[in-house]
Amino acid sequence: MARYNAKESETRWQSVWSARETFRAANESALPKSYVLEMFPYPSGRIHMGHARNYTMGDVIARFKRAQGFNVLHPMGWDAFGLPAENAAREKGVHPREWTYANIAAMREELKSLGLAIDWSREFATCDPAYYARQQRLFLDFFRMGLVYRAEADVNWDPVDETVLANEQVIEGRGWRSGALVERRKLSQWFFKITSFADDLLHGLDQLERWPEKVRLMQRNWIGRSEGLRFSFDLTKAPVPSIEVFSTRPDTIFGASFIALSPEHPLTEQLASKDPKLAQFVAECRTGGTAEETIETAEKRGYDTGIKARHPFDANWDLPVYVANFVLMAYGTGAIFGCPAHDQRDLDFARKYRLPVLPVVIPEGTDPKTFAIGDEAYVGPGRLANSRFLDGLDVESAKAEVAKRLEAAGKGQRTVHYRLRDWLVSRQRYWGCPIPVIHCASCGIVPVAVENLPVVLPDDVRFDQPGNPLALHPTWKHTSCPKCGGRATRETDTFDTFVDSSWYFVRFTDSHADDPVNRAAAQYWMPVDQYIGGVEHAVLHLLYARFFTRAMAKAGHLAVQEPFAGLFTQGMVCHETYRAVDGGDWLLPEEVEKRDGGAFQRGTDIPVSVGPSEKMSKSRKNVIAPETIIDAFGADTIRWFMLSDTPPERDIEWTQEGAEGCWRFVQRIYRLITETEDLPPAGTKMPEVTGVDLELRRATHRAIAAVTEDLSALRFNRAVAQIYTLANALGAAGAVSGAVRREALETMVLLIGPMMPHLAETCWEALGHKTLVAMARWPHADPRLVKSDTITIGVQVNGKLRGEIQIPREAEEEIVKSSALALDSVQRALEGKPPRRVIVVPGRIVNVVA
RNA sequence: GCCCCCGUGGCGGAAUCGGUAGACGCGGCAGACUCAAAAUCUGUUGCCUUCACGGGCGUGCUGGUUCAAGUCCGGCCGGGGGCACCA
Repeated sequence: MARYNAKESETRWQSVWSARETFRAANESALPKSYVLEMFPYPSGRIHMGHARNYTMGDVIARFKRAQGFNVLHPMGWDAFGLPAENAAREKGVHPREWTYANIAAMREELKSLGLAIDWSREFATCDPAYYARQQRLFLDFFRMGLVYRAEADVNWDPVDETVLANEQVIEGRGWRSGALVERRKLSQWFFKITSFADDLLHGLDQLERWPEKVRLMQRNWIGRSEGLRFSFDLTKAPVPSIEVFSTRPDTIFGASFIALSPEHPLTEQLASKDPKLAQFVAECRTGGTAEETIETAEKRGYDTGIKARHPFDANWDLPVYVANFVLMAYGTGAIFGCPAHDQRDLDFARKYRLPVLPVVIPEGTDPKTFAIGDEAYVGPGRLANSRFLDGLDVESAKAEVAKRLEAAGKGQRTVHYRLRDWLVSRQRYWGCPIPVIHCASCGIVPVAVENLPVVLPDDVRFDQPGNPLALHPTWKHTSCPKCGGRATRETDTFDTFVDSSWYFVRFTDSHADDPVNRAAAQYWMPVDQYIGGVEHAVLHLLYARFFTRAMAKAGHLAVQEPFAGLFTQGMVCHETYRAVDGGDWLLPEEVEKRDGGAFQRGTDIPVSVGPSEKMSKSRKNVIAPETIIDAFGADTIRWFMLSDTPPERDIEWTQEGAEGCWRFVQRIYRLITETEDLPPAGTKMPEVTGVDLELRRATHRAIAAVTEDLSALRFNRAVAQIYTLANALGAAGAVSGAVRREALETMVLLIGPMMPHLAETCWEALGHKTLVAMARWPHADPRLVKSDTITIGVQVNGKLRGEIQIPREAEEEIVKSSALALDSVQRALEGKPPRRVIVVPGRIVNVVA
């Protein structure tokens, strides 16, 4: 019996697709378009199982869409700037450029061996000068539009990677790449004004119906819109006349018992310059920084400045002004009024410094006289009390009343605040896109002239000393000012690599265009119809890309506001972990052998302790290289595994047994096709059929309908199950006519086409076709064959299943009722009593109520 | 602490609208083929009970709505994720 030779078949079809440019996408077509994209990879050198899963899913969609008659764009490129290249340069002495392009070459071959339906003619790497030159052009546009600025700010400094980070890149106080505790530093840095789109980015989420709700929620929380009132307190014994605060609870103004300033507040700094004790307090607050332990202990501390603030509604009511460690300069105005009864932090603070705690919002149905605050602030709804003109109002009305009065008095203004901060984009690293500006002593910051772009990275840099290699380069930064012609220096910071990935999907629409964007091509392809990637980018890449798209639209490059109409976030690939003994060294899966219900080190009797399934990682050694699976079983097996069993959004566990099962199915399909004798030639007309023929035809068309529906909804695991069901039906079918068997087999091949494309081509050829499955149209389900004429429905007595009946699909209710009641099991359950009621749900169930 | 999601056989999971729970796969068991093994094929596989027919139980726990609940509602328990002094 001939076995399917995956290796030979896969190499062969890959070269056929390549030679015929099967997957090359045209930028104009009479067909409807579909842009399918997976998040492009960082060229680490090797593809891992996560890549295999991600790109398989995208490939299935791309091939499915193509079969359904869409003009499909499915490109690939490389997110190629970034620190690993510099680290490799330091460790191995290889230039980041060489290292990166060698990795790209290796990974390209591995990706190609997966048989992806990609238009490789559009490939580029973000470190290609041709790409980053256009990015610099976009920067100049943004600069002109006022979307870029340079400012001194408290920023996150990663001491290991020796660069600053954006807020989104600090996870639990640590750098997203290095894992190092982030320090706060005051530095002059470049920012993109993402906050000017805050409201738009927030509201745009409502329209993204094909995004996971989870991601939209994470972005909503990250943008963090809150409505409140900004108003001022007059000060006495102070160097400034008043202090402005922001509050979302102005209704609690009569419960105020103190004012608190951030340690970084300008007034604090002014006071500290004359008050050494305060200066020391501020210094103590600063040392804590964002370090983990400080946040966890989170003790509220304050310093009484001696200044008094006058209550805005009572000239005789003075509040103490503190500097407090829990007030953030970066949010609101950097100053608050504290209302201990209705804010937990304020309450902790007030208890410590023995400040009054006066409840002013009383829960409905509670007596204001007996309502007291213990250790917990009351933050729920209720009616105002102890609040003069606000007494009796609900919280919302009271907020409005306070706002109205303070606005009328010219002391306050309703405002909206966002948690979102501007995107810090400068990095003190070499291997990134140079920021195209020049610093001139007399003209200040001057953008590089368009005709002088690109600002190209120098090749001759040294990595044998700490710091930014660009800044340390002896000559590169020296240039002349475009404005005055005098001596000037180049900016030595480069862009955050998230800038590179914020518009690559637009560049794919015409990756050879002279302008950053070929408007016509972008107009045709954008937005991406289906984007696929990891959920870890929910508030990083996916937020930045939404901002960039808006900024590019504003600059006239694009007509769309949202880059990704559909988003899918796939789960991770996991594997069991192995250790030599409990707590011992980690072992690679290939070092472990399973037999007799136990696990042992390969070739020995030394037992291995098996740990839980975790995300594949080098540190746990629980990795399987896709390459080894492709070598052993072929790409179709790994693809089939990635689509089977586990829903795509969940984590999938890689198992050897599962992979072998997939391989067996590949062989089974091949046998089903090649061991069938006496098939009529392709294109034979289907006769009218009955009996077993009709049953197989029904199974075939039910499979078409089900797989079509499941693939459309990205339910790959269910589509896989439907194909198994069809294979089972084919295997079980007895003496069916040749035409019927051919239809079933051809359908099977077309249905697996997007998932196991090489096997499909081989089978298609074996069935006598001269065409490619990759070019074939998706099969059409005949609705008359999808639904059968007779159906089986359950019969319940008092909600308990007692039997089932077979009835014509369109049977009259009375007939259904009587055949249900005629069942022995029903009569037994009724114990001779007449039924009180019989509920017939057509096509579903009969329930007899006794 | 706040917000969100998820709990179904030995395992991954299916059940789209409240209507026959466990499709499909993995694993297990039994058999066929074989000198034997691999491969392949067939049957079987939620739990308890029964010689059998059958009966009982069953979707984390608990209460409710309904003719009918894995699905809807309330309370709890467990797991995962996001944010974390955001005023």
